[in-house]
Amino acid sequence: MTRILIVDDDEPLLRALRVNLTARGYQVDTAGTAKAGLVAAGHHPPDLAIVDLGLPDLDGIRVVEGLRGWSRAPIVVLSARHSEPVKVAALDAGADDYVTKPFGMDELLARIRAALRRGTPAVPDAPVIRAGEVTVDLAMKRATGPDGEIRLTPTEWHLLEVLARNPGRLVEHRQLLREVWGPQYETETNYLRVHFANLRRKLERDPARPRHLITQPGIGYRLEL
Amino acid sequence: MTRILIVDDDEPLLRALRVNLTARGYQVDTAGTAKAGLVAAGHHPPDLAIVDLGLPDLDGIRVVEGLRGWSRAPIVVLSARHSEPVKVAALDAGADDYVTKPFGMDELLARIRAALRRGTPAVPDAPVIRAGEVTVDLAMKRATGPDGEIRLTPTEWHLLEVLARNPGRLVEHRQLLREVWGPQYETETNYLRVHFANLRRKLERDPARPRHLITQPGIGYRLEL
DNA sequence: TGAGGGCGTTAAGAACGCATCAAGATCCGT
DNA sequence: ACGGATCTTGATGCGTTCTTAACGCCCTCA
Repeated sequence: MTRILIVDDDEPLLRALRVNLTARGYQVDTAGTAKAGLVAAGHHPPDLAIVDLGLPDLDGIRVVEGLRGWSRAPIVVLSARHSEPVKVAALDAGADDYVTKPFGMDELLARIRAALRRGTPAVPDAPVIRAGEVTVDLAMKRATGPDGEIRLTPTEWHLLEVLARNPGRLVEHRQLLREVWGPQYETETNYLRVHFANLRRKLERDPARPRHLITQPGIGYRLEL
Repeated sequence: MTRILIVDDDEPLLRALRVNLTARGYQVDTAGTAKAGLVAAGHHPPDLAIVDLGLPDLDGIRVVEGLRGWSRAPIVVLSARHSEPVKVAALDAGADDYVTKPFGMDELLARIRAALRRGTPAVPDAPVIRAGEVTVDLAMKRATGPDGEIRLTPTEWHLLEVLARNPGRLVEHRQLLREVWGPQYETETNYLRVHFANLRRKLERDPARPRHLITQPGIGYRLEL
């Protein structure tokens, strides 16, 4: 689910945004001050941030800068001021859009859609992932191991697919379970152990000492390239 | 050189834009009608397009759609109309930004910079925090110390992650404990001491004299960049 | 100078996570 | 309905990680 963080101290607006965004399927976090916003972002990294420039404690531009220090999520700035230097400063600090109050909800939603649309690179990645002697062809739904093409069961393929879509990246237990089995199975880490054992037997040269299907104990698994 | 295509029939504005943009090192193409704009774009694919909605022959949204059919270059829409449905339509058609006339040249230039910045995948995706010989890759969930990649336990990674999301900033004991262990552990500063000792052993060259995992006595810890 | 608090370090047992195996249960095409 | 493949579930052994407690150090303050 797409996670949106709103940093604003305007209570009525906050409520309106929350209602509209949650109704459209976004998960919404809110913060009333700049500091609380940065803490919240650290706590739950957002996929998009909406930042009001007029905050009680710090200038909203500080929030933009703080987020840009580690996150590339799009940032939409809200402000009651038309002042051009302020707009320029906010955009150059790393904001992606600047909306002047008052604005219509539909416009803001459209701008959020536009920002998220270009945020996700639409999976332009190569359809075939190579990891040493292991290859995964996402388009063809085929995989090869050290001894050529491999026959995978549906669950095994699904698992491998999720890993291949995040090449080299660590994928947490929860994400794997949610994507393959569904949200209600998020605790069944046993499934992962069993099926990863089978996967390793099929496409690792030495299943006991895996080189590509790596376990990160307590966190998740990763397809090492 | 960055190539910008302007599709607008407002002659004075066109001249002003051309002067300002060329002065800043952009290569500028112009077209006075929608059809001419699409032809010009096909001739010299732009890195960014500025499209006025009020064109003599076709609605500017047609230009946006036409460009989006084959190009992913950012598109900034200009319009004299504040009408919200029009804004929504333009953004959903694939525009990246919407600027209402009259606007200041500095603002438009800032919005162009912002659009180009995210348009170029200059950094594909690297929320990587560098702190000297220590690096933390939040997306990959990987960390490296002076001797290359490091294996971290779940708790150690969680701690390091919180610090990395607040680069250079001081993070209080309470926040760390709440984030990693939960609100009811806010007083267990012992946990912090033990796990920070382990972290330092793994990624400080001289664990006894830490250079990056800094203690702020009585307050918290900080990831020194 | 002595007491106290915060910090770093260490060590040991408890708790947890992982790999593996094997036995049902379930799903599928024939 | 049958047989094979696949998935679920439980149990075991092993290694790792977390918790907890104890000790010594340094700094501050009385």
